[in-house]
Amino acid sequence: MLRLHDTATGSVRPLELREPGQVSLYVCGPTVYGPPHIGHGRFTLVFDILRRYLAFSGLRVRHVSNVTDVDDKIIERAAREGRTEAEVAAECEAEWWAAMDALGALRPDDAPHATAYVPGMVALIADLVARGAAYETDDGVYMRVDAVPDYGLLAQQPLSSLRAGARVEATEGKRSPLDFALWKKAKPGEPQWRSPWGPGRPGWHTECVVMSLDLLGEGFDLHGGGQDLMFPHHENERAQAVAEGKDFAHYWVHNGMVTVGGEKMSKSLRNFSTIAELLASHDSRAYRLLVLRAHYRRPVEVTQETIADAERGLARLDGLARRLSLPDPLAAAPGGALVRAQAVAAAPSGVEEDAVDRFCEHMDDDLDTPGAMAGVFDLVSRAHAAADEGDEKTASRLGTTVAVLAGAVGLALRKGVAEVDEGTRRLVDERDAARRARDFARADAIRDELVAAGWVVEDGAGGTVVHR
RNA sequence: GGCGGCGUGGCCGAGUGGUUUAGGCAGGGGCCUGCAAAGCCCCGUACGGCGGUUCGAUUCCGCCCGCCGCCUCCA
Repeated sequence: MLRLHDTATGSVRPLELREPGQVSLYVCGPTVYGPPHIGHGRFTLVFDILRRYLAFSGLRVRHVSNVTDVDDKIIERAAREGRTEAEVAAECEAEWWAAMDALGALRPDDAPHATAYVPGMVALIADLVARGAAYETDDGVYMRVDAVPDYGLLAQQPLSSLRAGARVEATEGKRSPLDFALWKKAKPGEPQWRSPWGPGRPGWHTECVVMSLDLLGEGFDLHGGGQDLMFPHHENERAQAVAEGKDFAHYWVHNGMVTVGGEKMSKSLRNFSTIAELLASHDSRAYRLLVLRAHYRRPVEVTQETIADAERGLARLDGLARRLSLPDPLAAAPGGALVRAQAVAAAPSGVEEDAVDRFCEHMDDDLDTPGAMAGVFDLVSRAHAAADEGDEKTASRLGTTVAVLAGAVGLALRKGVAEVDEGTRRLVDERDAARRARDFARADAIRDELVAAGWVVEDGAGGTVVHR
């Protein structure tokens, strides 16, 4: 049974589902106004890993993640570039999915757009006004934060303390600095929808309430996002639901930030901050492994060094797959996610069930992926050792277990021997011939040539193997 | 100022009231190899500081120091 940290209670507790066997997961998605950065990549990977592990455990998962396509930043960029908001949003959204696909993240089952939910948001806001939990001002409609008795639950501090720390003054008409905009009245040229308060657009915090309840229903299981969304975004979502008397998310899951040089990554930093930049020079699986090697609630340091370290780990995994010609369970998995029972049944060599159990014990403990992966790397050593001793059966079983467990968290192993071109093939054959003839000068010259062309040259019992 | 989190061997990163104290990377030694590469074997007694509880604390409590995050848009 999975135990997860829940921000609302500040504790790790067993995951009790609304419906047995079925998990409903809502993850706050991107505001589409710019290229996705590695912080977006991390939260996507964290929740992809969570989702895959839930599926691996035999649960059915319904994963919803929104796209915020109306927002101040989109409006600003559209104005700056002389384009429409819809153009900017569409372009950035395409970029978003391309990056997430490249990271190997499964697409959500639903990806609702804020602009498609405006009437529902207007209805919610009108109801909040009718209940006295929201009020109209000159520039919009605001939520009364003190209408929610336990406001501050996710921020883990009481309203009075939040109010004391507020860094923003109350604007004209706002009754408390913490009151937040549900509806923004349109300024000339801005995108707008009709409402009882005149033309305007919804505030950011309302869409997730309406969309999550519409698609997943009351009392859905998990609501996730980055730790920087805990307050005020998630707090404010919850405030609206509570004021409406709705049963909202049962667990709040928040991932830690990406840091560079010990500080939260920001767009002003140079270090390959976008996913496209990262993937231009690194295997996307290395980033997944890097994310896996940190606990999801802790910060993860992303630098050339930590990425390179992850790449070396990946090479170790791939090296085993190459040596043992391991199957790729992910390629065969329906829907792209592995299910334990199926993966085990599909393995001709069998799997080391004890190792799978240990892996699951770590994962069940609030997604202890570093601990789980340590076990996987231990299996790699054991598989090699068995192969060294000529115990092919054991090597194969252990290796298959590695492939299954890596696959469980979305990591596909690559054998990397597939596309060796004709010319390279000929050089390799020539080198084998030279070695047989003990013409080592010739053999070494060919090896230098191959290495210069970017190949890794390994002489095995069956002759030379090259890979990249 | 308020709230939250963190500080483990060169680096990343689990874990535990005491005995044999994960795993990876890097490093050293050995085996294998024509030489390499890959792989295997061996090697590191670490837990921010000061007190306290205890027969015994890295692990529990308190204080202190340091770092980070949130309190504004942010994954």
